[in-house]
Amino acid sequence: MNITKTESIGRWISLLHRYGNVYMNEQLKDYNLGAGQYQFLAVLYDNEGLSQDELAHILKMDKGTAARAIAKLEKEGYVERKTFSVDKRIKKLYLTDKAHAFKSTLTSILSGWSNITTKDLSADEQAFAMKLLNKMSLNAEGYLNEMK
Amino acid sequence: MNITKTESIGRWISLLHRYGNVYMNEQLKDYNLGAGQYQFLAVLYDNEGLSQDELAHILKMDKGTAARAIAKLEKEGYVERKTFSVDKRIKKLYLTDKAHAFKSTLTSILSGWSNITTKDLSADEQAFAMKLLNKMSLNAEGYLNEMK
DNA sequence: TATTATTAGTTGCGTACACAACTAACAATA
DNA sequence: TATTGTTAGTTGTGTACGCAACTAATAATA
Repeated sequence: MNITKTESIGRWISLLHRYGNVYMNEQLKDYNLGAGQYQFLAVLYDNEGLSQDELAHILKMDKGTAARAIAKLEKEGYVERKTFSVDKRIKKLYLTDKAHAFKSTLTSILSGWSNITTKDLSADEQAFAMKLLNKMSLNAEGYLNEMK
Repeated sequence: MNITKTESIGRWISLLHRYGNVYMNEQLKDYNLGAGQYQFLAVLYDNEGLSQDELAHILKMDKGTAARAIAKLEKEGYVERKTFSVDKRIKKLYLTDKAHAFKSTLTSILSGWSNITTKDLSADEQAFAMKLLNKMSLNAEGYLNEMK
């Protein structure tokens, strides 16, 4: 029995993730950002005012990872953390002008990678790939959430 | 324009990779292995006698990463490195009895994750997902190789 | 209202990786 | 054959994570 067969999906996921990070690091270098930050920024573009915990939850990332990613985004001037008197634990996240100005750049970078990886897929295949990956993610989430 | 749309494939890839690692770490814990080693072992099951460089090349991993992963596999008694007099730089990799005995376990662990993530996909959908991910990986590879 | 959870965020630690600089061994060319 | 590449493997460094322990702040309950 050939073990590689069973492993192949995982292998491709791993490769796409690692190569995607290499690409993003390269593309984001000039903006003082890395592969570890852009996802948080991307979510904020569509949902300004989220807390760190909400952000981490949306991305299914550890809150420690979120804390450090956002600290970096703040340090580089992309986000601001604001505490309101309602609940002083919560730090709501807001985008700076620099971040707003950067949005179209990030969008092109992201669609650049998307175009590279799906370049020979038809529109139907792309849509189907998205559907399948979405399902697989939900299955993975569901399984690990049950574990806790 | 919604940036999340452009980013969604990458986000799912990232999630599947991270959650896959969590799963593998959990499953491999009792065998003193982690998510960083099993891929190398899996390739060796089908190709005993490869060099580190060949292994790294097959997995599209950095040779430094390969060196450390294999060092760990050796330390835990899964592989042996043998140098032959033909070319003293090359260390050919061989599986130990412990590794052979572990093969079926690793196979179940891997198919376990595969079953979890694709649990509600039909056989056709699974085959199609594999085809698409394979294509995307090749595209990613092709792009990054051109860059050098 | 005093005590006992729960929650948001921070930080230390360990692992997985890429990149780059290095060494030793081998190959190619002058 | 002396010199000048390559190549296989190692190791240092930095980043991206998850996990767990911790601190405030808030909520729930006795």
